[in-house]
Amino acid sequence: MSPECAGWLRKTQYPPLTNYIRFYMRTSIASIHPDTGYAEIMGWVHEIRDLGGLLFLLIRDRSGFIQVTLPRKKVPPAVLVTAEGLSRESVVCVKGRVVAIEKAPGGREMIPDEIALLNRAESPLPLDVVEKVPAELDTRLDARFLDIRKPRVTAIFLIRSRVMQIIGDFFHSRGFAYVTTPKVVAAATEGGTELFPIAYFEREAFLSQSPQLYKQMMMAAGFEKVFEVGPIFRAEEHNTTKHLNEATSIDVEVSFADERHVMALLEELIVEIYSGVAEECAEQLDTLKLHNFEVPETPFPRIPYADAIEIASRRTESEIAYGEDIGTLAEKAIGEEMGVHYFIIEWPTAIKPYYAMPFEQRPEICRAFDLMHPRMELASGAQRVHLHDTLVRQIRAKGLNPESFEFYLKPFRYGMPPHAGWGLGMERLIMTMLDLGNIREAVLFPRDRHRLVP
RNA sequence: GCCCAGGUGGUGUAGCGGCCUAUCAUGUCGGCCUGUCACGCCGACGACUCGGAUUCAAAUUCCGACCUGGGCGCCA
Repeated sequence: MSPECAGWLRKTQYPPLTNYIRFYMRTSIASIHPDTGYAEIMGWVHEIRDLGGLLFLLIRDRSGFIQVTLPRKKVPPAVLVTAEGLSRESVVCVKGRVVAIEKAPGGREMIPDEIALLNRAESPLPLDVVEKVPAELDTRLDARFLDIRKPRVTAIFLIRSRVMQIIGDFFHSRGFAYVTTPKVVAAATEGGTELFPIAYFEREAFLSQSPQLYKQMMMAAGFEKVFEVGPIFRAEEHNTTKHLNEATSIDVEVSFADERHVMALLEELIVEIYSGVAEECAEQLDTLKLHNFEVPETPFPRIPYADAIEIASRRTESEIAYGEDIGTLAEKAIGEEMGVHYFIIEWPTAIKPYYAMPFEQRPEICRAFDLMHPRMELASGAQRVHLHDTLVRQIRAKGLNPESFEFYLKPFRYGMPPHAGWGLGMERLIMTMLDLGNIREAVLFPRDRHRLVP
């Protein structure tokens, strides 16, 4: 064992700073090439193949795999003893010579001088990281930390991380301010959806279902362009592959803009995300076997609600009345017809929230829109009502009491600019982009109707 | 919330009244093997969600509970 390994193996003391840096500066497995010469790697034992005279260890870190080969007669006895005692998924440090060899994965392998067992993994494992036997989602989520070690799952979250970065860059480069708004709130923002009640000292409070009211308040605050990426909580008891009780919402609000402006912004963002992922996450897309990853083309088709239900009625062979919400089956039918991302526009005012701005000439429809992927809804937005009295009228029209919205209404009396915005579901975006079958695949630790742990 | 389908070794499954001291794969342990890459071969280990009922006999049928998956509803 090298002094470095020995140093930080002693759990009771921190290693000297130089070794600490060395730890983080270790050679990542993916960066090891046939001509690397000598390397020190840290990782997990992915597989062990014992051929008798030859022992192969497949070592994995987040970046990839390398084969460590031990010719039994040639390696130091101490190294052999350590290698023979390893269990799958144990954490090891391996130092050794890098050899170019055609037969090995990646055209190189390591012949070890030293192997240090940093932490032994118990067996049996609750989950097969190698995936010789597939595990059900429920089993996988119970042992999520192991599940995430699978290259396929790692790839999803490395892409998600990159998408977060792309979103930040996109908005900052366009003059948006990144805001964070409270997730503990006093009341429902818009009624309708179920809220999670929590105890807030001696009062009752709720987990926020949407930053809607706060980002509008930032328009009143003169911020003009804001975005937020944050959690939203919905207490609905749904049980589907596309709903979560805790989700991540990408929220945007822009002053002096109407719905057309923010729709253009939204489709631009979608394209930026797809093309960024295509360019910068080629390796992860390859791991996910997404060889035909396509960047959507703009502009996305815009179809009025009236046309959408007509398509749905025709394709599902069942009459959908004007003014009905678009159900799951209708949504699928329209998606099949469209085949690409599209917007549904000109929604009936009656089925959109009170803050959606009705058209002046035809107040029965409003300036709201949904962004759809062929599989499901991704985002919804609108030009908002910025006029106090219209807003009060619309709140009443929904059967709600304006008095209970006083904290929301107040900013509208002191110079609220016209504005528009939208909210985009991060998990649905990832799910549809990466063709995942279940939205839980797009969250590290999903919260659904039944799952609160881990 | 409604409807449907399920709960069998660590994991994924077969079996669906007696042929079950329960199949197969993977895993784990032991043995053999110098180029594996789903390594191979030999041997062993390891399971019927819980409670009640029917029956000579229950993994298998019935009832209840708990848990899970899926569809729908609901849902900016």
